[in-house]
Amino acid sequence: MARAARDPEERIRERNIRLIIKAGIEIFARKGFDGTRIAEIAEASGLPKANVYYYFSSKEEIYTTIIAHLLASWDNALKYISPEREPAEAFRLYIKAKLDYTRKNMAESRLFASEIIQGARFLTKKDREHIRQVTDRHVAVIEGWIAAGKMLPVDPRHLFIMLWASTQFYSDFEPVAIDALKTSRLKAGDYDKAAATIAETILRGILPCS
Amino acid sequence: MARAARDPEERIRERNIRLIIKAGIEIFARKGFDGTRIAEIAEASGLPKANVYYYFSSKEEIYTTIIAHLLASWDNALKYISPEREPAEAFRLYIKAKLDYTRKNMAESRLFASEIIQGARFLTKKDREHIRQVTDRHVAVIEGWIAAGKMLPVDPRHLFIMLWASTQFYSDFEPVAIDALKTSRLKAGDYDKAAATIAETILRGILPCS
DNA sequence: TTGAAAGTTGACACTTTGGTCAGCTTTTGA
DNA sequence: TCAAAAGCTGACCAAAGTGTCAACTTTCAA
Repeated sequence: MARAARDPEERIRERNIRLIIKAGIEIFARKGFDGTRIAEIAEASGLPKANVYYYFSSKEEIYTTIIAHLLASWDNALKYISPEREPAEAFRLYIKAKLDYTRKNMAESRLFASEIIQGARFLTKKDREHIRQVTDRHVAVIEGWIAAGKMLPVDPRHLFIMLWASTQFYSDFEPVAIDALKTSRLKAGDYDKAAATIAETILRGILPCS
Repeated sequence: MARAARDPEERIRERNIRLIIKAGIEIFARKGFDGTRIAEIAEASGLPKANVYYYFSSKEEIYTTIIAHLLASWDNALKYISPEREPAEAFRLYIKAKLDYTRKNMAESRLFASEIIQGARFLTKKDREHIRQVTDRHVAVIEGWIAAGKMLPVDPRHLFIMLWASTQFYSDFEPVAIDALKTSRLKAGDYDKAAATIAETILRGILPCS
């Protein structure tokens, strides 16, 4: 056989799947599920189309594999919202981490946005349940801060939406952000300025007057 | 002839174009440009496909017609950001109007979001220039307020992005909003609560301590 | 009433698409 | 060395896609 099933490397398979996924992320992000042709994914990953079908049995399988990967690495920025921290520091870190992540993973971010705008057709019940649970957990932290008088009584769920939306915008809607900021492309400084403005404004908006 | 060229009604033509546009908005919003098939638009508008081609010469022409319509009715909510008003009232009205508009025109809103996420391929230079000019005009108003000491010195462009992003989110990313708010569908009350939370938080974030 | 413009449409041509397959080459454990 | 598993791929297909067209019906000003 080409290699034992227990072969720890699995190099060819791994490499090709990685190439397909990588190309898929870019193209699904730009074209959405229905607009993406696997011939294009094949070309972008440097593999013949039939070879793509050797690893994935359908377009949907490529797509859902990507979505699953995505969700797994999704909650990372939220780790900063933890009860041991002070709210000011927690939100500052969260905003920075979220902007950083979307900036460095623009295609993933857009792919996810695209999937949601198109009706979240491929998000499973389990995926959505996961989103709910993660939100709940962090809502509880914020409610704790409010109860402790460390924060004004702001609705935590709407607050999360404001944070999510504001940070997401720069990557997902980059062309509009570029026009609104009157620049030609978003530079690191623009993201820093965004983080600063969002953090300052929101923090003044939710912290007790000091 | 069917009717004089000067006929003030033009009913058939008008009606059919309206039907096609209406169906197009829904379907382009759900599927994006590449994912939309004109056969589906035809079916949704109750016309045979060939009849759709009688009014529009291509898929692209339908799409760009819709985008043009959209942009025309876009700046409406921004009218509240005007120098005669006090910032608090202006932002409150803007947030309410924007949430209202996106709620009542979800498909348009999503179609536009979809177009941007997919790289703004069909926004003309003129369209984008328009976005810049509208932003500039309102940035100037905010700078006036800041100079007059009516507002803290917040970067107006990033502030607009926060407002745009936060209000847009509820319609464009409705499935996620539903999960985050732990509900089954967004009701009028949810939009009211959203408007209140956004307005309170942002206003506390940008107004001088009183 | 009439004739020409406007509107309608089934059927068609041509292209692209997702997906299959038979047979090829490469890899590797024994 | 060698056989079998893994990997590869050109060629193909049925279905679906965009766009066209010739012939039909409807409308209405004169």
